Amino acid sequence: MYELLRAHILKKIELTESELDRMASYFTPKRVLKKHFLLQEGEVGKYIAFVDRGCLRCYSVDPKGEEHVIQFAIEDWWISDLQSFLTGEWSRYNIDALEDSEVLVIDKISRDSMLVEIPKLERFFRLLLERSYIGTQQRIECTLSASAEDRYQMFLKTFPTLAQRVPQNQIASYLGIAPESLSRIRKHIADTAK
Amino acid sequence: MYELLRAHILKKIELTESELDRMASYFTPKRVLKKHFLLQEGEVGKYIAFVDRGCLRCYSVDPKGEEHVIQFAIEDWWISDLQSFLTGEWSRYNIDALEDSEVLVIDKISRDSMLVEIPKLERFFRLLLERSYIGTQQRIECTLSASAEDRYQMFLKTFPTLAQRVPQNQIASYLGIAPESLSRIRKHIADTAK
DNA sequence: CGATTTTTTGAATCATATCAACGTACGTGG
DNA sequence: CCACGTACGTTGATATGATTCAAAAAATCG
Repeated sequence: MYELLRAHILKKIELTESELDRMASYFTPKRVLKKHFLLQEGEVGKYIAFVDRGCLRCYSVDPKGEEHVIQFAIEDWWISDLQSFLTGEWSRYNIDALEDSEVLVIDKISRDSMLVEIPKLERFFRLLLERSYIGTQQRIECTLSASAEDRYQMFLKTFPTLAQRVPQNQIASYLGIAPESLSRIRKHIADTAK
Repeated sequence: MYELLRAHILKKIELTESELDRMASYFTPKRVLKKHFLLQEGEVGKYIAFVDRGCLRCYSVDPKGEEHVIQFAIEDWWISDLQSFLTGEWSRYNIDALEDSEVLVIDKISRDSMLVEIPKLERFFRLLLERSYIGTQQRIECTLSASAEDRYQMFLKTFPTLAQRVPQNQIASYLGIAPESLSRIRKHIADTAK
């Protein structure tokens, strides 16, 4: 089950077979069933997780009890509360599975050791973070400049797979739209396309 | 004028004097006067810039001609269109100076060489990006869960310096609020505090 | 100073949220 | 495999936070 991770890393950097093996040895497989948690608010985010199979989400709960989806992750993506992971602070986020999932997790101590043993991976994580940062910045630009309908259209274009796998109310939450509004938006799109 | 950059890097990683010198040699000082551009939409983002003095902003212009501030940068911060810089695509952003500024820029070829010559800097950029990524993710959470007034309050708390240096309409743009609305919000805060 | 930019204020409007009700789909245990 | 319960999606009526437009006041700049 390390195949996907190996391929994922080779997409960004070059590693020998033995380096790949040593890298993989730092990760632990973990099964997260639907509705089960990988992280709950108030805990410390012990792991960074690579999704081998399934779909997870990271979300916060505001004072009114409303959930807000910070991030989705499907196969070949990473998910974590990076802040809590790095600082050791309590997490304000929850991470749970939207589908039965299998992830590969690595804790902080292991990751630090791994980076010391295989310094080429510094480069890997740098490249990964560059992409992630660009992604979040585009999401910000999108919320600053586009209407709810336009944001939904962009979401469909950017994440066609997710749009089909994830419940509509979760997408609404991710986009910062009330689920009722997203329903109306979809109706409007369908009518317009007619 | 490389002092700030040297200290900035030493905050995250350890480097010898000679490594610091070689690092610095890859950067070029550049003066950007107020209202002058470091990058304009349609160009390729040639540089990553470290702000030594002054204040700059990165913004997009939407079809209606409205500006949306993606990022501010003051002393000890970095600013760039990372996407354009990394991919060589045309930029959709503009970067200009809100104050007379001095920055240290590095282009892609130089950065790549620098990272090969001083691999420890891989770690530096990884750490830098981790922080940046956390920052943008918090901004997203904020726009998903908080009202315009709450977002402004959080901005004041998070960036007290910026709040004083940057015109109000720029802060409004950064927060995704109309400048008139921010004016009313401020009035409301002042009234409430009375 | 005069000129331009920024901020404020008011009134009307709009996009989206909220509340409530109903329909539908799903999956879980009997 | 059906039936029931819970979660999800839709729809309508109403409410509201924030925008828009217009104009005046205040601040900043050359």
